[in-house]
Amino acid sequence: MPVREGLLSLLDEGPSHGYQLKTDFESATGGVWPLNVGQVYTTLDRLLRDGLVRSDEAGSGALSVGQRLYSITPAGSTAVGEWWEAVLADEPPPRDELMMKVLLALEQGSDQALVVVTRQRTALTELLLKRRRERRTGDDAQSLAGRLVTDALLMRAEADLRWLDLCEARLTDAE
Amino acid sequence: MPVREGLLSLLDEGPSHGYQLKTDFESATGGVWPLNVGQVYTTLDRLLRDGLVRSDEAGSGALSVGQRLYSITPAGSTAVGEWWEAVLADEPPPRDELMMKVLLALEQGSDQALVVVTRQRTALTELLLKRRRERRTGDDAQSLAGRLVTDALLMRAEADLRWLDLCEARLTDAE
DNA sequence: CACCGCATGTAACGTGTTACATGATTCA
DNA sequence: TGAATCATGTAACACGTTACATGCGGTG
Repeated sequence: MPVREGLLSLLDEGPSHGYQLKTDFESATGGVWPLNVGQVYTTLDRLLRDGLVRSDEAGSGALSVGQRLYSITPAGSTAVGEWWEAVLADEPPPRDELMMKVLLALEQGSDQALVVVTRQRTALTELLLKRRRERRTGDDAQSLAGRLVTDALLMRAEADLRWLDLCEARLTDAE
Repeated sequence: MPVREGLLSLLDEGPSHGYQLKTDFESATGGVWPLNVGQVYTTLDRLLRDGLVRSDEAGSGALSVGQRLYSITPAGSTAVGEWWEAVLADEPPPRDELMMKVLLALEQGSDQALVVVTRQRTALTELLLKRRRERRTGDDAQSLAGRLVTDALLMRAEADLRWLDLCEARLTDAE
């Protein structure tokens, strides 16, 4: 879902063409989420199909041959507006791989769960250190977006780590 | 990805049939992730196709007519083992909708970003309170899995909230 | 009997993802 | 000239998701 809405929101700032959208998307997300160009075009096709985007043929103006300019339609603008306003659904919480792994391991016995928890925690601890280093070093050079992304990943990693600790406590209690 | 691996890991405990797998999957995850039965069968088909699972026709034994028994193959067991050992990839971090929304809003101006951040935080705060209540009330009745899920969702929500606070601070600083 | 839970599956669709093919422009 | 980047697109596939159709069995 995010790619679709992402492109739409970028087009809401003004018309653009496919390749530019790829670049914009990546820079907007601080470069952490590379986006295959092909996907931009397939997604644009779907947006065209749904009437949220309009495509102007090249020809007059500053466009080179073979260039297409995509613009958002009123329906598209509405959709973006609704997306901004929508709050994230809590009801079926997003399926998370870490959670699933631990829960399914638990299904096979608390010893297996403990093994998995321990292994994941080791990896996560390293990752956390790495990210903290990254934050300290590259702070000034990064864009605001880049800094926010770093923060988010850090918060997430810390939360996961805290959860794994809790898991271990509960698992050892249960034994 | 999780559904596939989930069913496979359940089958690693012993043969089962489709409907049972649905039930097991849901109980293993504390009931927060409902799973459409149809998806179990489509996923099982894909596992069959990949040779990770074998399907025994009904007939002899305790099976009623129309029942199929699915068992894991050696290749399947290997795959599950590798899944347990694998640590989560950090390199392209999972695309997160909350993050994307804020980052794309930022692309449209820090005022728009602030609006989005505020709205999401309001909703998240309510959600957090709701989850804390849930945890306090239903603690004894819940299974270990259920408790772990509650914990995880709570840690996540807290992390997101912390991040939103950070966002607001950075955004107001930047103005 | 009618309904509900168990049980199996198919068809269709949506998004994300990759690999591949093609050509224009720019610059060393 | 040759390589890199800009630019467009197609084909194929993976997974998740839903809606739908079918039938058996037990219980009120």
